[in-house]
Amino acid sequence: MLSQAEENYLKCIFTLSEKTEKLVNTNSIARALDTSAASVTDMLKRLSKREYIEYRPYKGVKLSEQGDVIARKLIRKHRLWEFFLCEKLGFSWDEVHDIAEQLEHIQSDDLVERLADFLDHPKFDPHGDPIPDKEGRFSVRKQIALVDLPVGKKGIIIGVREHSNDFLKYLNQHRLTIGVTIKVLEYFEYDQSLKIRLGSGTETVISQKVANNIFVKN
Amino acid sequence: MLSQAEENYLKCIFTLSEKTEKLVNTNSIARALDTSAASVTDMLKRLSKREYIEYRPYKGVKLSEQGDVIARKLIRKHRLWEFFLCEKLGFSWDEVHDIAEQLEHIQSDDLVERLADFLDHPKFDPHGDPIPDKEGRFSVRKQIALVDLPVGKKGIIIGVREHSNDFLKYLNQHRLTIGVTIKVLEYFEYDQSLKIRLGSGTETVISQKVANNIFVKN
DNA sequence: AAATATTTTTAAGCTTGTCTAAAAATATTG
DNA sequence: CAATATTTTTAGACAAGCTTAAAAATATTT
Repeated sequence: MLSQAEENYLKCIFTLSEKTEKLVNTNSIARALDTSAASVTDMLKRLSKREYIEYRPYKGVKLSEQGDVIARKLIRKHRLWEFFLCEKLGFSWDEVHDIAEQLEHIQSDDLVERLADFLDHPKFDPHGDPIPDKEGRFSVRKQIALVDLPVGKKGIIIGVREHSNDFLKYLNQHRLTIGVTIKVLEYFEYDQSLKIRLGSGTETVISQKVANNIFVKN
Repeated sequence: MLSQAEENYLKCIFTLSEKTEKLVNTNSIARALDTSAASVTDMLKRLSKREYIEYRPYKGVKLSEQGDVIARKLIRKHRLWEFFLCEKLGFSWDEVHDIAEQLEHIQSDDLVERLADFLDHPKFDPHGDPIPDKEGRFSVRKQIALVDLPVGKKGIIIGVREHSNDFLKYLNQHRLTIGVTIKVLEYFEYDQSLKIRLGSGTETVISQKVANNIFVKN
């Protein structure tokens, strides 16, 4: 059995290696988990001895097959709970992360599957991130950043790239939530900002930064 | 913030002092938490320093006002989650304890209240134990042990005295679950066993031990 | 009330997970 | 390619929570 700390390391390594494809280095883990590099090295040695990871000192680390399975389960649990919190308990998407971070450590395979049943096996969480199925497989779907949607075209918000609280709150305030239709009205060369119209008819201007962090489908 | 271990101690002291009314002693805590008396003393000193309990060495311990509030919250959370697991996810009452034991440590006041809302503020958990309200107050109701129900009388199962896995499984197997109507048909002086008829029409004989651990209302 | 038994506490030590400071390895740059 | 900078690891220390063994306090018996 893994401790919560150990589970957090595995999940962290999974998400970091998703982005880079290469070995994950000590410092990036330390940064992500807000801890010291020394603590990370310590933990990597322990996880390596128990064969959850493949660790090469000074080089970096990646998950073993065993570790990968565990990480995917954790992500499955996290995102299922997020879905539950939003859909059933009425939380907004910027409130659920910290609670799901705790709930993902609850140990019971039966619970996860019953929860998934209860929720009708959702494929995506409230942020539009895919929920791995029982076997750890992620759904994929065509999505483009809003910033790449041509002027005049319409799209529907289906996810976000950033998950920071500040960004999610910003989106909430501007009613830029999952499922909302957006039409790009104008592109301002000067600062790369976009004028958009929402399904509700509201028009706003959003910065390039924001547009880059929103995923839409046509 | 309290650790899970600290929370477990407070809950344990609460339930033990419920029964005895007097100071709770070290050994009984050790027995209940399946740990050593030395560990308990250790923890009592720490909890005392932080004023969650009133601890008199060699004499015993009781919860402070602060500790009492926390213990009641934990019990509230535990029983709400048990209710959720049975009512919404379809677990049977003998499967939920261990999972609820984990879920009770999730930290979020908002979550508890939303969960209670979602479940329609149940007053009793799947074992018939009262769920404290937001202010920590327990509902009380008239209940008698099945063993005290006179021959010829009917009662409805509303709770259990024992919570062991074995007992709950026994009850499940005999369809002796919450809400079931029971009529006492015969009392056998010899071994104090009871012949009963369930609402479904089934007739069985149950031991005195079992009858003593089932609560009914008339 | 003295002897014995039980309960509780203290002492010393272990693991987990963290920290800081220093040393070692690797990368970058002039 | 040697000097410098960065990254990583090692070393030593600490708190929490547990263990066992021994000492101290309290309870029970005779």
